[in-house]
Amino acid sequence: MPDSSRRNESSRRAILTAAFDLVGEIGYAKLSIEGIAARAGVGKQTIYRWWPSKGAVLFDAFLMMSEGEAGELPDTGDLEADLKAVLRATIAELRDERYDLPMRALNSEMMHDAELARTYAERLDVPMREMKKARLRKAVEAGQLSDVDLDLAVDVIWSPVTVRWMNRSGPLTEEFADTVVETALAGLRP
Amino acid sequence: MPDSSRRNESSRRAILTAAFDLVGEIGYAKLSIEGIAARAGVGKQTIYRWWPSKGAVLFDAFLMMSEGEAGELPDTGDLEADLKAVLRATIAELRDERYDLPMRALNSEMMHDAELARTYAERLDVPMREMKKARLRKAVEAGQLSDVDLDLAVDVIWSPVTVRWMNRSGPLTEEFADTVVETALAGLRP
Amino acid sequence: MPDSSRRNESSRRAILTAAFDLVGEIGYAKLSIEGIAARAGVGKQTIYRWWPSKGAVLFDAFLMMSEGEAGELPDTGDLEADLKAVLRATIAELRDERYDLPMRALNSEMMHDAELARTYAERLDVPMREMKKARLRKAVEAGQLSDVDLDLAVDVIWSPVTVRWMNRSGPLTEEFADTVVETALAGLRP
Amino acid sequence: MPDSSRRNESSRRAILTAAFDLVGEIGYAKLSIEGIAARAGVGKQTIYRWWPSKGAVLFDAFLMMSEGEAGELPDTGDLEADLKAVLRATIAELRDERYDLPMRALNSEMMHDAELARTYAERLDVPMREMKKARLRKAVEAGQLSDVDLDLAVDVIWSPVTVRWMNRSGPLTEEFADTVVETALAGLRP
DNA sequence: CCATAACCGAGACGGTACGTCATGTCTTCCA
DNA sequence: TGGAAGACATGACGTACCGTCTCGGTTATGG
Repeated sequence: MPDSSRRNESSRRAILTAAFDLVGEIGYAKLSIEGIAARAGVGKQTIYRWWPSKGAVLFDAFLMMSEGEAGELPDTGDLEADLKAVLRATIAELRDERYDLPMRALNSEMMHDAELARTYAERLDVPMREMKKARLRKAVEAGQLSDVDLDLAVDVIWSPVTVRWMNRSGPLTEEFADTVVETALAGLRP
Repeated sequence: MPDSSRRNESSRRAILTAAFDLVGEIGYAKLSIEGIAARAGVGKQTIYRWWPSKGAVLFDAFLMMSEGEAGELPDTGDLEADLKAVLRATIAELRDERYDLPMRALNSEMMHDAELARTYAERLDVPMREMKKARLRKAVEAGQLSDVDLDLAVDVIWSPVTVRWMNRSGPLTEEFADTVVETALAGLRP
Repeated sequence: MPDSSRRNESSRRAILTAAFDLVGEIGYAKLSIEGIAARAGVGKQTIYRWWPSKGAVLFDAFLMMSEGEAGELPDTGDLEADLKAVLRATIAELRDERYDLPMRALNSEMMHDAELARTYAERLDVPMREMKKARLRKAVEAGQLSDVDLDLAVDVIWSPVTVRWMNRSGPLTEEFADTVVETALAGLRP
Repeated sequence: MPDSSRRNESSRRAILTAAFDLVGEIGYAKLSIEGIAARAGVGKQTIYRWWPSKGAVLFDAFLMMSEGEAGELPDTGDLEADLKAVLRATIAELRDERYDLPMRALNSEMMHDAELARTYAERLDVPMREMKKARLRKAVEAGQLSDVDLDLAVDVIWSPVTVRWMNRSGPLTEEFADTVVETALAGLRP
């Protein structure tokens, strides 16, 4: 097993940057370890030494890119407005090619790689979800939300956007974001 | 371009069956055109002649397998109970390895292949969605549902399960199905 | 197993020519299958499909180059003069870089590859040896040579040159050729 | 350049022993510097510091193994018998796998590495050849041998065995040794 | 009698080549 | 002519070594 204290940090960064950029440029299907190594000016073995799979490289690339990204969700006191703002921002990001392609690549890979999915959940999904739950918890305390399971609440609010993005099953508009929030909060019953 | 009237139907079926079975056995990553051809006892060219991509083969395999599957959703008059039954059935299917792996393969492929996603939407998603909307429309007519956009309603009810399946972000239990239906119908507000 | 009736003859020739030329240019140590394939404008698999080893390619390259080369050794009636002429010609060839390097490569490979050595013996050495023996046989019939085992006679006459070439254990001059022939014929005893 | 006074003798011996043993076990083709270093429990750099090439290591391994081996060839007064005994011993050694493989490796390497061949000639071949010439010289003095160039005599006597070993062009039997000696001494002419 | 310079083990690094596998195209031969 | 068979050029796979390099640690003088 490799001795990580001897690891060359600049190679690591070059690999992750190359991977992220290449996925955006040529797409996941054409992404190859050889391509990443060549672009990063690195031997293939240096990739194989430190990552078990292409997906793992991509995941670390994501981690690096989103490093120190978020802190917490906005809280203006108006829950509905805050959620709409966040969902609109998410949609804007998903419509940006620079994020869309790499995210599709990562999600696609997670689809068959359970281990990668687990790591993703732990390192990226859980922190994000905690932020979301924190905002909802404040709403519960303020009496603006019923005392449901917060994980479920997060699922109900964010899933429709995720699915529409993944499957391209409809247009990803800001109106969609707004209506989803309204419906999730109010429910479908009259 | 090939003349489909001369097409050998038994080769077509052998290819689709082989593709579906192989995805279940060895997973999508290791699935190859050569493997499908060998398993189907068919020349590679016969695959390349009739399908533009591996994803397209997989998709047709799906179509064949789900041929004449559904008609309509149950309607006992109790909307909540009916939706719970349907979602529980969906979950049961998603937990069955024989469906899980091929579905993951197809969804993963759709993630980067917009054309495939379009075809999927048209041939599989829209019909399914129409069934769901038909059931909801009856509920609206019965005054059990407010007069929201039915596509949105379908999204809100079915997306949480889809996302949890795709990302393995939590356990896919029947309780989850039930709670999602209850919450979607009632809303999050107190 | 490959079907040799479908074999592409022009690829075969390109590979053998490339192998022979490359060995002369860059030497055996730096000769690689990839290099041969690239130079020949051929896929690596096409080499691996038809030859079991680098040595086998080299050997076939030799066969092609020396195709239809010899018929028989000169016979002027003067055995000693004829043998000297043949050995001098051999030495001239061995001093020519274009033959020296590839021959060294082949001989070196034969050194550890018994199978290759067997093939070489059968296809190149035996025919050559038969030519030599034919000339010696005529000398025996003419009473110019004692009735020894002809294989042994060939060994005694040709080996000293071979060893000196292989091991560079001394200068490969025409004088050497002459003296070897004289000594072999006359013997070492006074 | 390295200071040989500080050289670690035990590492040197471990490397040479490992090299010699490995060549016997896995053959020259699969012999690697990494393998030698690992087997010897030594860093790769320690090999690169002291030897310019794999062949040089192998050569030193030979030197170490054959250290203090010979003194002189037997002299019973009967030249023919003595030469037969020596050649039979040589053949026995060449048929011993423990010597055959490493020797083939070394000879093969010398074939393309002129520098190595020069060193070999100087350090191993010349001493051996001197021993042989010394014995022949005594025979000349005793009037048992004509006054030919002794190097030539050595070539004529020993080369046939060497070539037959290298090229596997025939069986390496004791009869062969005997007949070669008889023929070389007596000559081919009736 | 320590300081300092070397050797040493270990092993990461940028590379090259390996031998295998799959791609998508093309050709041959059969029904 | 559609289809089974499979050779072909291409290119990525993951592995093995190459020869260089840097890292601590350990001798082993020489000031």
